[in-house]
Amino acid sequence: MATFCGSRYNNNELVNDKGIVMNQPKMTDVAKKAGVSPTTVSRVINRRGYLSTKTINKVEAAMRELNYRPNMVARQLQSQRTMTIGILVPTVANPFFGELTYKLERDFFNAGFKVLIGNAENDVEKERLYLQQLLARQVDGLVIATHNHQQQIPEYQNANLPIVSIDRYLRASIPNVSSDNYAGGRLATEELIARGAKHIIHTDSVERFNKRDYLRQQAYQDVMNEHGLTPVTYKIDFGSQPELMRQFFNRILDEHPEADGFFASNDMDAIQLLQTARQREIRVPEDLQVIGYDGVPTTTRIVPELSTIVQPLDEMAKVAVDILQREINGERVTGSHNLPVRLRASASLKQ
Amino acid sequence: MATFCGSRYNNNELVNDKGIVMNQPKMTDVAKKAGVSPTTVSRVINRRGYLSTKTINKVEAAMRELNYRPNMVARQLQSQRTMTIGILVPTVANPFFGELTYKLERDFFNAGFKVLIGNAENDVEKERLYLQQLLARQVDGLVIATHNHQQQIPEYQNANLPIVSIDRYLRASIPNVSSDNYAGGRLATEELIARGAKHIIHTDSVERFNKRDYLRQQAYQDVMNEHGLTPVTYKIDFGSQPELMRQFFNRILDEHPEADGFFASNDMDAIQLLQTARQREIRVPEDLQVIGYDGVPTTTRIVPELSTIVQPLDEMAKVAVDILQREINGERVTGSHNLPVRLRASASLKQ
DNA sequence: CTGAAAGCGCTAACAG
DNA sequence: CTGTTAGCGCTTTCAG
Repeated sequence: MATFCGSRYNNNELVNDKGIVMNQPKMTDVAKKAGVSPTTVSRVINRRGYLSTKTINKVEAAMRELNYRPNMVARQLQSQRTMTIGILVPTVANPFFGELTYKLERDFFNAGFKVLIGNAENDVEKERLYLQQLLARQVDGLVIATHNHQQQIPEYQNANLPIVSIDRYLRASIPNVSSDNYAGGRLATEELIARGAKHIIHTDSVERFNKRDYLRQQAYQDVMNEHGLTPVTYKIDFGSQPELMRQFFNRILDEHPEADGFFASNDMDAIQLLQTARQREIRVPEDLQVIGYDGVPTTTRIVPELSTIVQPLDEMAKVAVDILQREINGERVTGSHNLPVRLRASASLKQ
Repeated sequence: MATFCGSRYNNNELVNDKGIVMNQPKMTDVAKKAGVSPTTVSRVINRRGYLSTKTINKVEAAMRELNYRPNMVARQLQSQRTMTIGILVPTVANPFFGELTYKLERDFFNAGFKVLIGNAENDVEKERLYLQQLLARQVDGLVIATHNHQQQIPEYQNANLPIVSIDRYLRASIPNVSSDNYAGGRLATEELIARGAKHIIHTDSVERFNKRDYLRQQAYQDVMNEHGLTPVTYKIDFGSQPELMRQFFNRILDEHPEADGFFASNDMDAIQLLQTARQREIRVPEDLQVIGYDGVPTTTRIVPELSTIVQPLDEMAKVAVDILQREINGERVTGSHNLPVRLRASASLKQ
């Protein structure tokens, strides 16, 4: 009996130890070897219909002997389902999206789906290319967590495919999963005030096409106003080049020596500020209290002293997966699904 | 003319504004609308053979009108290629693998491939499940960057598919891409010694099935011995729970008050040590110099003061993608491809 | 320059 | 309990 150990692939052919070329076995090969029809083999594989134990054994032996693996592509063409989901993120190299992707993939895997990943890199054209590919019946559904301007991507308007977006509006009929950005902004600001901060600076990355950061900023301003304090927001409108970041935060601290509180719209910015503060020998939290945003486990492990608003990534993934499955099953789902955030208070805040 | 804006999907059907049910258009629909044969439509799509401009225009108009997208699955069945690569990592939530996955996906995308991702989570059974799926002609090739024991995964032995592994031995006929772990271990230790450290501790995560860390450790021990110094290696044989880590590093520093140098086999451990040192008011680098390993950009941005051995992830991804493409094209590739590492010296080392 | 027919590997429908 | 037939949507002969 030929063994496939040490076999080599060569395009679509198998070369066994004796150098005999043989194609990848298909169902008819198994059927022939087991002395049954292809249909029977299919039935054994899918455990459908009534089958005699003898047939099952014969077929399974033949499959094992041939090292047979059903061709998923053929099955997909027949069933009109790929059991595959496409996920579009800016980049999995970013810990936030790495964590999100991990959790999405995990939950989809448990639900029987595979995951195609696309790093759109804040590049509208790349996002369009991915979409065009994925819309070609390659996937049963789509999770969109990128941050490009959807207006420039017409594919979203006539995408005939279940989609769920994360923290982003695409179009009215596409459901969205977010965490409660307004509540997060309020929580951060209120905590700083409750701990005695009066001169609180807020930084925000520019995401023109996303209400997300706007809501965090809006909440910050509302709370400041409610307390008779003056809101000061700085927009980060450059990338995240360390040198520019350093200059930026130094400028803020130069312009606001009175600052005793700081709320950054994401943890990376908050961490950058902590570094700047340390260099300037500003004591945290005594002189300056700091809250970031996101609370990704990896980041928290590296910088445990940073207080932050934690987004419920676990729940967000679960809800997104659930919504997409319902859409795939023909259910109509729309609207925004807002999940609660929580504060992780640590050493960058006073007791 | 029917427009698909606002259309809903419902299994495989399109429902247009007027509520009329219509299937996803296929090639025959386009052919009918354009008054040509399916073959001609195929030719237009693939720009194959001689075509009159008139025909091309007719067909393209029909495709646009119907919002036609070729069914990739059918095309894959026919061409026997999926143009898809499977990537298996422990988890993209880990910045190292997030970065690696990002770069692999980017390079594969540029080469015309899509990427299926699997987070095997150090779970042998999960890795096997992924493999079984991916081997079913779902992908044209596989990148394996997990760390499970390959002995427990027989699928690798008779996998009839192009594979490249990253930093891991799978079997003699499967090419491997690594960075030079031995050189990295040497470099780290030598730099510490050159800067005056005499009592250098080394920590290493337990990866029994991988020579990787063993090589780093081996190099450390060799260099120490060459310099007449006593090597001290601690194995981290628990997960990475912060509380255990804290205790662990405290214990090391308790047991070795004389320590003036520290080489951790990965940056997360090194960062944990930096935290412990700060809590114990041990000055870095004056009292204790520290070098980590990996040098992922994200980590470096968050903890710029950490010196580290930088793995050339960019190059590793490029080489892996190149090797896999060559394998896919029928070329036989084997052996270990070792890429050079470099030191990133920062504040955790003396000038 | 264009079309008809066969087939990629599988499964569903229908027959026995 | 098992087999025959047709077809998923595309591309590739081979004819014209």
